[in-house]
Parts: sequence; structure tokens; C-alpha cells
Amino acid sequence: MSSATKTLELLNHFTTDRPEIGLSQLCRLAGRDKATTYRHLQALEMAGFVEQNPLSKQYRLGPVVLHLAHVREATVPRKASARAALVALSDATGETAHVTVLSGKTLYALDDCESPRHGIRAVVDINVFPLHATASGICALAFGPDELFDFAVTKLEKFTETTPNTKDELSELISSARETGLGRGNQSFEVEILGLAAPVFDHTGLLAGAVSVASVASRFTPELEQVTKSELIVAAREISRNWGGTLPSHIEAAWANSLKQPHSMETTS
Amino acid sequence: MSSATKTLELLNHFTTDRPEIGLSQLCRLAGRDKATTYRHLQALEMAGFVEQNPLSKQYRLGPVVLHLAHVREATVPRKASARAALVALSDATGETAHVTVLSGKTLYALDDCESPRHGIRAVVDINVFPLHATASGICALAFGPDELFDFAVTKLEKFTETTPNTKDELSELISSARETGLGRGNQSFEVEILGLAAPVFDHTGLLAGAVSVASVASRFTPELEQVTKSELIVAAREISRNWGGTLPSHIEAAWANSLKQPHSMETTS
DNA sequence: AAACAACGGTTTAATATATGAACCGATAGC
DNA sequence: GCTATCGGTTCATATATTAAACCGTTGTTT
Repeated sequence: MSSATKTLELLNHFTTDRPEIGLSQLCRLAGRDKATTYRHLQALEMAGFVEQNPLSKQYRLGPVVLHLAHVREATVPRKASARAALVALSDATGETAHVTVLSGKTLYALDDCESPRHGIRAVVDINVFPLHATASGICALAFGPDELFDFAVTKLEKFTETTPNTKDELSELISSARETGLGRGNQSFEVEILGLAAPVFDHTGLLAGAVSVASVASRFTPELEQVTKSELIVAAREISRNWGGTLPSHIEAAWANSLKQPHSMETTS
Repeated sequence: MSSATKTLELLNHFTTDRPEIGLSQLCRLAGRDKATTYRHLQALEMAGFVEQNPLSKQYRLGPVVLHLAHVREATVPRKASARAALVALSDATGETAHVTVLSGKTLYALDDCESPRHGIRAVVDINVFPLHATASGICALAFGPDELFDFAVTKLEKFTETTPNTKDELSELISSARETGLGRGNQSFEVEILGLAAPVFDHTGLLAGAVSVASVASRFTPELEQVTKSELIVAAREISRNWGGTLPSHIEAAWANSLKQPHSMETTS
């Protein structure tokens, strides 16, 4: 491992929970020698990546990272940085994939990708995803700000037979999403279209949007469902990473749970 | 120079004007060997600090910087990261120093620091700095967004005899500030109080606020003015640095000009 | 108040790591 | 099909990194 890599890894130990770290503590966290760590910190400090609290002598992230973040945001807008994951997702499932972003109380379509595998496929022709009637919307309600729910219940437009249109029905879908880490929309926006969505987080640590797959209900077998779930999770992780976020551990835990197939318990190896 | 430092320095070459850089080009920019640069880029890529555009093979800043910026902002809020410079400024001048932040069309007081040197001193008891009547406000008008001017001329409240209260008077003060790189308020908000201010920039590259010194007019000698100017400039550089910004070169140039003392041309080798 | 432990920081010889000239295959322009 | 440039690789050489022991200071324990 190069010394540059080791130096950069030190930065990972700074978090909002532990924003300032002393030399000795950082040695223990990184599992490295004190002289080594000290030299690395000096290099980081010289470049402005860390600075030292003059009182406590502890180190913390420096101002340069603010500038770099600005350049990154200007370089790679969210849409472009979600594209690769979206293509991979639609490719792996053979279905249509979308990414949405939550802005205020509105869930906007950011990008989508159709798979050429089937002649009949879900087509996204909306710019705003109804919160109560789409898988992505359920995700936003389940993992986004609480006040979103109150707003959603005032707009329970009925699109299909199965669109939830009472507060209780919607609550049921949301708590189910919280258990599995995935939002689900069973023909609740368009008949014959079944959606599954995973939440995406950004650098603020809050829900930033959702990534979802829209399948044709008649071909949504348990096998496809399993593939869709696991690929959605992969995509949500990658997009979150690209947007500077990390998945909360409770969501990772929920995903781990919902990937366990209850119907096929056989273990290979 | 450590290899870690050299690696980190590569990141400085990514800017909003040149967000993606190929290997060879980066070698030329950094003045280093190709093999070395390549390995450094690999270390950066492994840590998420850069990523490669899969099509063009060019490198650009990676998603990790967004996350680090968020941690930094949570760790060191603006007020705290301006404090040291503010204390040094009031200490060096013996006068009262303030920092203001521009939010939308309002210039808010962020923090201040009084010097104990004199019994009589300027005391800041306002939360919002009038744009037309304070040195900081003139700075915001001179170096901030253009639309601020139109807004300011609708609120030309007259505080003192010398408060500018016509569009032309205000324009005159602003163009003077643009020439010197410093805002000036000569008893325009309170009588007997004379202010001098320097603009502060943040990671967006735009004006973020101002740092200023308020002196008692009767003791504002040419010597004190000279000290105040040079210390203001030091403070503005440091606060900008802490907020992730850099000073535009035209402002540095204006400062260099206004530090030349026209009355004492002797050179002490 | 003496002893102690933990801190940030420095030195050392031993050695692991970085370096750069030359090289490779691919691509693009002429 | 020649040439220039690109991203990426190799390998002997040389330089920078490492870890253990050490230093002075600080704050706590006894």
C-alpha cells in the first residue's frame, strides 16, 4: 500500500460524530505507528486537508475540502453521476429503471433507462412522482422527512384500483418499506406496472431521492423480484456514493433481511 | 517533499474551469513524471478522491470530497473559523472588528471582537448591516452580486449627516471600494465611527461576507489607517481560506495598490 | 509533592517504497 | 504507413518511509 493511500485513509476517520482527533487516538484508530501518522498528518496539514485546533492540538478536516466539493459538484451533476448505475440496473433486470430526486416536498424524475429486452415495458412519462402511488414515493415517505407524510395524505389521488387512498393504507405501505428498506408500488399508479424502489442518500446524510425499477406485473416472477431487489440495492449504494452520501446502517440491515429468500432455504456451499 | 504531499497537490489542478484532466496533461501541469503521476492518481482513485471518466479516460474529482466537505462544515461552523482572525485583527488595530455574512440581500453580523486598548470604542449593536451606510455593506455592493445595488438604492435611510442618500453618492463609494479592494464608511452609520472593510469569499467563489474594523474617528491617524488596511487584508485572506474560498486576483491587485503609501516613499531596503 | 501515565513531537538506523527513462499497444491525423 | 500522442507498464536505482526508543510537557493519582 502506498504511503499516499495510507495518508488519505486517515481522512476517513473524521466524521460528524468524531470531528476532531488527537495524534495518539488517530494512531489507534488507524492501527499505525505514531511517527508515521504524524508525518502523514503533516502532509495533510500542509495541503490544507486537515488543520490543528490550536487549543486542543487535535486535528480536524481543513478548509480545502469545501473548495474541492464545490468543484466536484460543478463537474459532475447528479444526473450524470447516476447514469452508469441506472444503465446497469435496467440491464440486469431487463426492466425500466429510474432515478428521482426529492426537492422540498416534490419528487422529481431525474433520469431513466429502458431495457431493450422486452417489447412491452414500463415507460416513464411523468416529471413528478406521486408520493403515495409510486415505489419511489413510498421510499421518500419512509426514509425522508416526517412532514412529507402530512403533505402526501392531502393529495391521495386515486390513479388505479389499488392506489392507496386512506391515511391508514398509506401508513401500512410506509411501515412495510421501513421493514424491508425498499418501497413497493403494486399497480398503484398504472395498472400492470409494478415498482420497487430503494432510497438514495447524499452528503447531507438525508434522503436525496430514490432509484427504482418498474416491471410489467405479468412477468414479475419471484426470481425477477429477487434479482431486482439485489440490483436495486447495488444501484442505491453506488448512486449514494456518487452523491457523497452513505447508507444509514438501519437501511443496510433492513436490506440484508429482505434479501434472505424465505422460500428457498437451501445453502450452496 | 513527501509522496503524500505530491499526491495531494495533484488535486489542486482540478478547477471548475478545468474539471477533467488526462494523465499526460496532469503530468505537464504538475511538472512530474508520468509513472509517478499515474501511481498517485491510482492512490487518489482508490480512496475516492478522483474517478476516471470511463469514456474519455480523463480524471476528475471523486465523490468522497462531498462527504468530507459535509463533515468539515459540521465540524467548524463559519463563526468559529473566523474567530481567530477577528481576535488578531482587533488586537493588532486596538479597535473593534466584525465579520458579516451576506445571505440573499441581507448582510448579517456574524461575530465581533472588541479590543480592550481604549476605554472609548466602537460597539456593534446591530444584527443587520445597512448596505449603503457601513464599510461592510459597501464591500458587499462592490464585490457581491450586481442586483444588490438596485435593492440598496431603495433603502437609502439617512443615519447621519454623511450617510449617502442618492444613487450617485452610493455609486461613488462603491467604485472607490472597487479601486482599493476595501470598503469605507466615514461616519455614515454613526457619528464619530469610521469603518474599513475587506471582502471575504467562500467555496462558491462568490462574495460570502466582509470583515471590518470600526474605529473612533478622532484617533484614526494615517498610521492607524495603514495598519488597519494591512491587517484587514490578512484577516480577509485567512477567513476566506477557512471558508474554502480564495481571493480573486483583481482584489489582490487592488490591495497591493492601496497598500502603497503615497506619503512615505522612502524605502528601507 | 512525588510518581505516574498519556500526550504531541523528534530522532535513528534499517529498509521498504518511490522514482523516471525507456518501453508498449492503441488511436488519430496527415 | 508514417508520426505524434495518448494511457498505461516495467525495472534497476535511489530516496523517502518506517517503528522503536526517546524527549519535554501536562494533568492525574496517590
